[in-house]
Amino acid sequence: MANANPSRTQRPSRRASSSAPSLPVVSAVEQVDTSYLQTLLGYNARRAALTIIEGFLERMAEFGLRPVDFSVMSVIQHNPGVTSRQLCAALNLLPPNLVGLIQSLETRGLIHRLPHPTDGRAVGLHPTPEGAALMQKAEQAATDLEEARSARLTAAQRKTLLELLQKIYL
Amino acid sequence: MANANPSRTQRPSRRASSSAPSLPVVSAVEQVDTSYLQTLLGYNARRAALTIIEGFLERMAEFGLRPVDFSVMSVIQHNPGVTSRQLCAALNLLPPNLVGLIQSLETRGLIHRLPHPTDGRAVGLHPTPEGAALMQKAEQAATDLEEARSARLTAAQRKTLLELLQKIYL
DNA sequence: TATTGTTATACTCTATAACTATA
DNA sequence: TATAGTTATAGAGTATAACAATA
Repeated sequence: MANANPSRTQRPSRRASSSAPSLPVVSAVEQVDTSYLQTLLGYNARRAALTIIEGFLERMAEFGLRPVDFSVMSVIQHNPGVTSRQLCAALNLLPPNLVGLIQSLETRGLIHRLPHPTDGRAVGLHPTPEGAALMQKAEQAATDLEEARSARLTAAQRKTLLELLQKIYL
Repeated sequence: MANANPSRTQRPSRRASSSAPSLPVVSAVEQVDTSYLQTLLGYNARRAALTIIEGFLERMAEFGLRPVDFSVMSVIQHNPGVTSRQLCAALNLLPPNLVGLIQSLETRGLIHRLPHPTDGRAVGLHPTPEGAALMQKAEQAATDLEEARSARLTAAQRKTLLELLQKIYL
């Protein structure tokens, strides 16, 4: 695939005495062509993810939850007693980056940490009533946001998109 | 959607004399349930993007190009004379973050900066022969990587995925 | 010996405000 | 007055190495 954007703005640049007029050294671009990048899954997935997350950030500010906070709280909500290690494996996070996040959630009273029933090294993470109530609202808001975000997709297209994305990372 | 993961490891915890045995306070999670998160476009798009980019980083290390470097060079390659401002708009980057990147590409001899033909404030970015040659190889490698990455997708599914992602961010 | 959770730390990425030169 | 490019800087996100406690 060669340069697919031949439309340039060119100054008249009347050169003096040239039977075969040489091309101008400099040229300007009228419309930027990104058609090559648009053939790449990585580029499109990244752009789409960032666009969605942008709206997510605004909507979730009310709950004080950034994307990773949200996903961590959601997993704890649906898996009370889950350990940090399990969270890392499920969400592809690194343990050191989870420590401060967990502490913050505990300080806010959204979760509490209880000893693991069988493994003395591990700690089970449980939602507090406040945390559970917050997540019920937050997940509803996230689901509402999904519908707004995918307004340009049919329900079937949205389902297809989810399935195809999961084929990539699962 | 309530808790869809009832499978817990529970210690027998034989309580003393209780006709209605109370549930254990602590419980462990056997398998982490992420089914709610998997209904969200943002979560899936982000996970997929990060998975793809992980492979991209490894493959492109040979060319010394990170994802943003690659996309910037690709746009310059296909749009010689493009300005920083146009790059920012096309790739959703912020001007201050592009400055160091452009300088680095110029220092490496991959691009050169020429005065804009009509706007004295702007600078046109052009690939050097070395930059153009590098990008020809890098884009071929990226395209090869795409095929490997989407091995679990049919050609039609891959096309569908690209189109649906573009409906999200374009 | 391997694993869970933690600390310290470094590096990258992204975002904001303010300045200059030109349109 | 508005725009292109730049500088300085702050903040968030992500990465590795090493340690204590427990399996």
